[in-house]
Amino acid sequence: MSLYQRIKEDLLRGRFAPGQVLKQTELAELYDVSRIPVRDAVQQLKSEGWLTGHGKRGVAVPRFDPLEVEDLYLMRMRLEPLLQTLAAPQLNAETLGRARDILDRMDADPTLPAAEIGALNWAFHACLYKAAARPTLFATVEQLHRQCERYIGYQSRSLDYQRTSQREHYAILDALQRGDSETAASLLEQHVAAAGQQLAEFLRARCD
Amino acid sequence: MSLYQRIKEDLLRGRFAPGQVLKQTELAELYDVSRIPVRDAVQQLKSEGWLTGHGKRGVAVPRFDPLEVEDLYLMRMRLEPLLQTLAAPQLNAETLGRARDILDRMDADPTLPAAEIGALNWAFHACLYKAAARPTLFATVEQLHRQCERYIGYQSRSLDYQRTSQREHYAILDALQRGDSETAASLLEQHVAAAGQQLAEFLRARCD
DNA sequence: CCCTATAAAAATGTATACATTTTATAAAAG
DNA sequence: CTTTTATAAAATGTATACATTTTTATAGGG
Repeated sequence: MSLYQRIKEDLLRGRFAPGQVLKQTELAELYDVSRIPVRDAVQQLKSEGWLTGHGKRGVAVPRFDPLEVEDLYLMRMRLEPLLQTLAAPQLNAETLGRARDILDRMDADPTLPAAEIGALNWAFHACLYKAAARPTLFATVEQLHRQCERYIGYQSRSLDYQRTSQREHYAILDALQRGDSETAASLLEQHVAAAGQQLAEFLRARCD
Repeated sequence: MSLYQRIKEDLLRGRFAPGQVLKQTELAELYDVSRIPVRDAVQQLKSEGWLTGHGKRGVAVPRFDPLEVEDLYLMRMRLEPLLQTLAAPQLNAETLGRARDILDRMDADPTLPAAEIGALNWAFHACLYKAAARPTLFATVEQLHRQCERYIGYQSRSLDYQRTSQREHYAILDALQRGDSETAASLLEQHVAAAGQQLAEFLRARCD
């Protein structure tokens, strides 16, 4: 497992307090490597929002920022329906089948850990998005999703919301299957919006 | 000047052929530094689209890809009007004045080099966007703009298009000044679309 | 008592050296 | 002659050592 992944895991699990300043030396000692790989990992983490520059020296663990979440979901609301619409004409039975399999897998086991749910959730959408064959647009959407991961983290979604979310997933898939990409796009926009609101609520309750 | 900037400059000026594979060792020798700073610069350049991974080893100078341009401008068309709309209520006379100054400066000297024109063009929009005080959204828009830079490069805009572009800039600014942010957003969307089409045309003429 | 300037300490940036991994080359077997 | 495998070469990853920059602590002057 790469150092990048190890640090990200620890950030996700809240091993480092928000606001905490991390020095290259500390991290190198902590993970028992030299500062060179630390530099690489830190730079990548910075570019993905897991760490933020802290003046001229060092990096800091970013605090949870409701405004950042709002921005991320506003952008996803505009870009994801676009990407899905571009993908719609390219969807074939095989791709649609794989997407449905993912949804079924999420429903199959109600004890799935939050991290797994999150991974499957993205796998479903990504499966559809990839069909568009638009690497640049996909890369940006994926990056936005990664930035959201920091907030979603180990949030245990309520079973209630999970049911709603799955209903929306199936509705989107059904619309795509019958070739109604406009409806699918509009459903997706609402779906992203709802996810954003759900997350904002969770953050308010947690950070108040 | 940082190594990152130096390499970017050389990529912009076409010193490296598209498709060419660059080795850390080569770059280190070429710029007369060790491989450590090369690694840092290359990683950053990769994250901004100036270089692309080349399998497991080395990085390559990306070829010009019309589809990438289309994606970038599609995204900008959706995100920039959003950001400008969020900024609109926060705009004061001082900010609007600075924006107008930038436009006037672009008009003042018709012999301005292409790079300067591009910088002022972004300065105008960024000046308005910053007023929104939405760092995350701004950062993404800025990154998209940076990715476009590779294509805009040293494209010498036709004076004809430059005049059209300036007319659109003033129209946007006027709409904002009279508080009509909806019109301003719609003008901006068209403005970005026009810039994208202009660039696509330029690439068609240059590449095939 | 506060401010400034200077020196010490700490953190980051970079070079060199070494280790590991990948790719290319060449030899041998089919 | 082609394919496979073993060896060599090359490129990247990482550790250590050194240089530079920034921060902090301290002493002196106002």
